[in-house]
Amino acid sequence: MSDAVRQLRIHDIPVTAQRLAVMRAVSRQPHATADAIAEDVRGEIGAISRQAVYNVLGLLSEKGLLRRIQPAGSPARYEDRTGDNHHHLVCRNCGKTVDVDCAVGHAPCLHAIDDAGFRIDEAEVVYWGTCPDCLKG
Amino acid sequence: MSDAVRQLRIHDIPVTAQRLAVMRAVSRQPHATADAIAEDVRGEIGAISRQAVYNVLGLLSEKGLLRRIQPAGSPARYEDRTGDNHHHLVCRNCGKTVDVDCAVGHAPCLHAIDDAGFRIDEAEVVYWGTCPDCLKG
DNA sequence: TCGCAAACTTGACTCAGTCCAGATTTTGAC
DNA sequence: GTCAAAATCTGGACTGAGTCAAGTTTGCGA
Repeated sequence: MSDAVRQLRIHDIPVTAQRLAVMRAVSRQPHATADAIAEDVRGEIGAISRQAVYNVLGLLSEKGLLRRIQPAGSPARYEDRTGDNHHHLVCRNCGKTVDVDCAVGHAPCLHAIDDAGFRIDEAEVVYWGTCPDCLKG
Repeated sequence: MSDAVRQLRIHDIPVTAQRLAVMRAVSRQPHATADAIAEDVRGEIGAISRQAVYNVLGLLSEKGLLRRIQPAGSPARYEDRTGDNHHHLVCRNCGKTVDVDCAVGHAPCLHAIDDAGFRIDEAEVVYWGTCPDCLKG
């Protein structure tokens, strides 16, 4: 890695070749699983261990650079579209996941009427159904 | 099992002692995991295999008698409150799950503005946060 | 009461993810 | 430039939730 890159920091974390590659992989294929991301990264930089992928994904998610979504019955998926209030449509059949903007304009679902004493920091909305391809087949 | 019970059918499925016990266990402790339910059932009828618990939970969920919720990073949980449009508050720390009524009155979140060609059959809303107990500790 | 199908058990297996110990790389101080 | 400490990475063992498959038991209908 060049010195210029080595010094670079984003959100207070040093940028490494692996981290860059993971970020790029997630951009390239949003909603990919950790495994798929690892494969993609290997295509770009040659090799990376499974553990390193999990480390990087965990770190970047924690720092808010990535968002982890984890639909029922499917491994965790990652996307780089963070900060907005979009939701997801998931196909029960093939697991395909697509973004969908918030149903009620801006952040309506983000506030429960009764928080039961919880400190809420995120609302997650998942629409379950069957994708066009699976409807055809 | 008595003959009277043996003949009984609910939602077109024959009622067995195990199925009854599983239903009762889910009522007793909503949002319990399959493991917790198995333990509860064992307390009631003596023994049940893990597989039977999964079979029954799967069957009852499929028939709409139970609802399966599967928050990220936690095993699947089951509840017998079906048919309404309530959501869930989940503690990131201890996994505690509580019901919360729909934020926008009646079924607002149930319709995405753009369904991307999907046939949507369910909307799932999960509020993530920290429960009162974990806030204290 | 016989046979068949549904229900159940058992045990092996898969898959996603975590833990851990050791190796390597990077950073910062001298 | 060199060295030690910290951060990062690797590979392998392990865990937990869930599924699969094959065999056994149960009980209903003919």
